[in-house]
Amino acid sequence: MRAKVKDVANKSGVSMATVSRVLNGNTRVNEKSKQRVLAAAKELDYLPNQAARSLVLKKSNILGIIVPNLENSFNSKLLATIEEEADREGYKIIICCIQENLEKEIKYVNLFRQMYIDGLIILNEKINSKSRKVLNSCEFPIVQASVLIKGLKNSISINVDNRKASCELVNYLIKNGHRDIAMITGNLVDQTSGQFRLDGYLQALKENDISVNENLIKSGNFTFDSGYKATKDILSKKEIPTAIFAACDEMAMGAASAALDLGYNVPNDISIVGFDNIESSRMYRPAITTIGQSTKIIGNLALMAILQSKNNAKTSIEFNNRQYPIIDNKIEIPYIFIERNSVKKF
Amino acid sequence: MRAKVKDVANKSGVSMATVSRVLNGNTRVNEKSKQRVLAAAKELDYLPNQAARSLVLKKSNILGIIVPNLENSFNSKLLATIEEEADREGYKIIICCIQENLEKEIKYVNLFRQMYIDGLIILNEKINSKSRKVLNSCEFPIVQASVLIKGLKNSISINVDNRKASCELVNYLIKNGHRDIAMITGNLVDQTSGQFRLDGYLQALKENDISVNENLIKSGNFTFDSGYKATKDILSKKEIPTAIFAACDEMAMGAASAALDLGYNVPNDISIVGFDNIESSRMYRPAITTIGQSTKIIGNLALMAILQSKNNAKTSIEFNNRQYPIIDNKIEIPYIFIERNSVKKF
DNA sequence: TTGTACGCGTTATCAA
DNA sequence: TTGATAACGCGTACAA
Repeated sequence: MRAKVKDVANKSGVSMATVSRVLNGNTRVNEKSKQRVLAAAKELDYLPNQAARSLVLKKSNILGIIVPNLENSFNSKLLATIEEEADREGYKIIICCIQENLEKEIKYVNLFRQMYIDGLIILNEKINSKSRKVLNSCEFPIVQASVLIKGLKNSISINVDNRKASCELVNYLIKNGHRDIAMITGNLVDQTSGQFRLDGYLQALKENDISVNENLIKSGNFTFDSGYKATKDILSKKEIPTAIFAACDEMAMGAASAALDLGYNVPNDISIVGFDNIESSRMYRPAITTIGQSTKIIGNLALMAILQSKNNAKTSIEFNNRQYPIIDNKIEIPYIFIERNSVKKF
Repeated sequence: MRAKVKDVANKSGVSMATVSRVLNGNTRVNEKSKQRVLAAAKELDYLPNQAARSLVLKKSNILGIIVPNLENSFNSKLLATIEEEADREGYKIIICCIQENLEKEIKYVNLFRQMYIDGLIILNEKINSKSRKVLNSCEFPIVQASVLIKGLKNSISINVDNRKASCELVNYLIKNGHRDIAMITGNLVDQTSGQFRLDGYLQALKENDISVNENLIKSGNFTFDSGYKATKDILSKKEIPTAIFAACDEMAMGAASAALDLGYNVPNDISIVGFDNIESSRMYRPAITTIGQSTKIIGNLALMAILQSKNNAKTSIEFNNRQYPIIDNKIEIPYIFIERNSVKKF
């Protein structure tokens, strides 16, 4: 049986109230009793009961995280960063993976609501009316990390400008002499990584008077596998593009592998660019040209946003001596273009 | 303010006890009151308070998971499977990623202890005296999924025979004419994926009267990056091996990329084998020959082990009409050898 | 079949 | 500076 406050009180010869005061250190207490309590607590291996604690405090020092899946290594990296930041601020994080299943999201968000978590960070972009309702009835602040869900209450979104970044990437291809450029999009119900990246692609074509060829646009689901399949599809048609823009690095590597299997050289026959700058995009051969977003910044801002959400009416958040304004419940963060070896220059 | 049992009771005109009875459905209650309670609960969007609930029940229907990092995709796959199995059994899972940091493990295990979780699944193999003490003082059952920590109380371990599997893999290389075989080990403090796989390698050499060349044994940390570096190291020496056995697929792919960068053809100049059969080992070029372990079986047995741990003295666990005996607190599961295109046959 | 009242372990209030 | 005690929200003996 685990020791309770009462046991510590008995052992140290003071009241439960004093024990609580010592352990939570808010008010002043006699140094002697303090030492006795501390000693007793240690000896009894006392551990506060989280359930009882949050029942009265309505606070848990726990942050909940909803992640759509664990296959995507950008998400993994982001989770790691968030954990670090949270740890530094004295918060623990709990990760719930919903396997792209909104029913599970609802289940876990309700679990979080029952647990008195202090904030929620969501990396999942899909939503339906039911999950929206549950999210909107949360009593804690919600941060959308690298995703955008419109019309969510009590919530802000942190993102790079995915349209602009994608446009820049495709413009880079065009500048290097490519005109027949295919795209493997993500799931278009995902705004930022799906629709916006497609938007950027279309805009770049438009800016350069290149007409859109629907046959060159395929959709995947952000996995290596889907990039592979989409590329086999693209390369089995008559019109072979000279370049492929995949909406994430996993799909870009899948695309490259498919091209290789079909006997194409990358980048000499087919150039490929990705998005996210995941670890292995650097290590793949050829190394993938891509867009990087700083998980450090996202993670830190996400945490700051939650911590500062009590003092509402915040109009900006500071990180590393830089101010990030909050406009329309959104924070825009910078991205970087990373040139590597997966694009041929004509 | 969220609705409480009392609110539901008031609205439906019965007592709190009756509401509780309806919502937990253990004892019989008048059908009419039942309907009224259900309607009221729904209308008020009633959600039980987890903290209060587990405070009295000393049970949460939550399973805790400790994972060393989220970079390794075998772990990701395993997590996904565990989630599925848990969901089917009515359990929610909470994942805590400790970033290879035992202090964090202690912190999270203590959090779990405070939360009345019903069981813990650990995917982390490292341990020290402090974390061992905390794990040993847990009041819930612990399952070691695909890891082995010796002398842990109240705990069983589920594993393939890593020694045997590694030995088989290296024997396959030898049978195909390789004799100068390098190995990139994992971190050797990890028993199963570190030491045991090295043991298997050494045993295979011994069985075939091949003397051990220490220069051909490098250690990595299960990442693509470390496999890459180790291989550059190996291939910069005088004695170039014809094959490399990497202790996991990530490192195998890192090894292959390094070899390619140095101008070697894989598998014609250098053959490479991995371990774990992660998704991308199939999609990499060349596709990696490897050992597969079924996350399905591991996840399911882990769950069964926790659920059945109350009725102790269990000597075996059933899954898919097959009995898995528990011997010395260990369950051995089968592995499969997966031949692909990363090995040259002389 | 139903309701009253107590206990779960903790913190906060109020007197002392 | 301390101690008794009332919450927090729920489940369940026990009594009715």
